[in-house]
Parts: sequence; C-alpha cells; structure tokens
Amino acid sequence: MSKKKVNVKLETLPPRERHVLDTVYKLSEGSVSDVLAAMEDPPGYSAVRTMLNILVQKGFLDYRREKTKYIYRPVHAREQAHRSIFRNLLDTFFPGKPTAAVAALLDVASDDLTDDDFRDMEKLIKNARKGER
Amino acid sequence: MSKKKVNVKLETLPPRERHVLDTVYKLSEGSVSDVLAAMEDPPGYSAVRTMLNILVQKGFLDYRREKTKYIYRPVHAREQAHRSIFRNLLDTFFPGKPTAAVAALLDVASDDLTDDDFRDMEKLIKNARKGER
DNA sequence: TCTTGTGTGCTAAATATATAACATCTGTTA
DNA sequence: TAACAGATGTTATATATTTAGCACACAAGA
Repeated sequence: MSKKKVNVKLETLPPRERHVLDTVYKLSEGSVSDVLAAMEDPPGYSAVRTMLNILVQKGFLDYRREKTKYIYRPVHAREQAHRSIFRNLLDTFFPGKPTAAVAALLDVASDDLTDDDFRDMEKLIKNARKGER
Repeated sequence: MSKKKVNVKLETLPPRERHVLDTVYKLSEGSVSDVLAAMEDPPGYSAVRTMLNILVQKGFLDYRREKTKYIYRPVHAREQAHRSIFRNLLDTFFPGKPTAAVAALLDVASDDLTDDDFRDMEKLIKNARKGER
C-alpha cells in the first residue's frame, strides 16, 4: 500500500488551493472565516474549510485550536517558500539570465521604492558579491 | 447568457496547464510533440494537445499552421508575463518590502552569478534610481 | 440549564481537469 | 496514385477539484 503521491509543489497547486494558501500567507495566520473574509472573489465557507484541510494534509499549513476554532498558519517561513518560487521563476522565464529577473523585479516594484530601498539593494549586491569570490 | 468566466490568472492555472505553458515559454515556441518532448514527467499526447488548446482559448497562446502541424507560442512577450507574476509575488510574500524580494532572489540565484552579473545589477539599480527622482 | 451563535466532522454531489481512443485529413515517397 | 507516417477533430470517460448541506460539539449569556 504505497502512500498515494500527493502534489507538494507550491507552483502546481490547484487554483483554489493556491489562492487560499496565498491568503494565509498574507494574513500570517487566521481562522476559516478570517481567510474567507480576506479573499477576493471568495468561494463558500465549506470550500475554504476543505482547502485549508487539504493544505494541512499536504504539509503547507499547520493549525492550533483556539477556544472553539482552528487557526491556520504556514508551516514554512516565507524565506523557504520563496526559494521554490524563485527557482521556478528563474528556470522558466529567465534561464541563464538571473540579472534579467532583477531587472523585471525592479521594473514592477520601482514605483514603491524609496531612496533607502535603493541604498539597501546596493548593499545587498555588494555583500552577495563578497560572499561569492 | 453570460460568457462563462474563465480562469485567466497566470498564477492560478491548473497544474498541468501551468506546466505546459511554462514549457512553451522555455521553448519559445513548438508543436505538440516538441512540448511533450520537453516536459519532464510528461502526460500523454492527448493531454498536451488539450492543454495547448485551452491555453489558446484562455489567451495565453497563439498558433500558426506550418505544413501539417500547429506551432504554438506565447501571446505575450515575457516582459508582460513577468509583470503579473512579480506583482503577485510581491503582494503575497513581500507586502511593502520590495527589497526583501531582491534579497531572496539574490539568495536563490547567487550560485549562478558572475562578476559581470553583479556589475550589471549595480548598473540596473543606479538607473532605476535615476529614473525615480 | 436552555438557547443561540459559531465552529467542526462528515458525506454527497457538482464542476473542472486530465486522459484515452478513434476517425479523418495531409503531406511524402515508393 | 496507393500506402504510410504523423498530425488534427471529436467525443467519451476517468480522475481531481471544488462546493453544499446536514448533524453534532461547545462556549457564552439569559
């Protein structure tokens, strides 16, 4: 009796599961109703409950009981979740051109960036460069 | 008779569709068999054909006839496809902290980065900074 | 302690995804 | 031009996903 292989890649979750998971990440944590309330174009209550349970089964979420309800939250810190996403992004859209990814990111984010942000990023690059040699 | 609302968000395509679309992006363009051959853990021929057609319907792909077969390719240049993805990524995982995204990206990509890459990125940031003020 | 509101545990069912199979068309080449 | 190889058009079907609804649990206030 082999343990049915489950879908564990973040990028390939079914649409609705992915949406729910994203929402939990946005909230940091939350109950079924919290999540439901935070979703745009929300499905029904039952649907959200099921997704959350599935996400627990798949190992993306964890929960604790609080009074009468369950509070769900991500198992993996954001940092870890990123790795998988960025890796996929790089491979798919920027194979062999990581700098192009940085360019695209800057392009999208540029409106929100302050002078401090720019300074920080320059520092980041300098450090990464040092670590490299 | 409302035209059934379809799933048009890149981030939330069903797993298989997403996989096929990613593959087409990697190839730049290709026939059914090209795509099939380029996929790891590939589904059946029929499956790929269906996915491709759905992706055309949803507006992600375009095709032209070439001799006896169809060649599929992305409708939107990569740049546009990126915007949507990065936007979602930033909102979901780095709300209000675009620099953290850059940090994560650097972290993942660092192994592949050359000295030239670093120089390029520094230039990118300088330019973005100028454009900003 | 009764009642009410809010939540969970199930199970059934509707939809959507994913795959397979077969008939048909179209170039190629013997 | 007959036969083949490789592609598409279509339809049916298996599997996964998403949703709804009812029964029960439990805390809180009248």
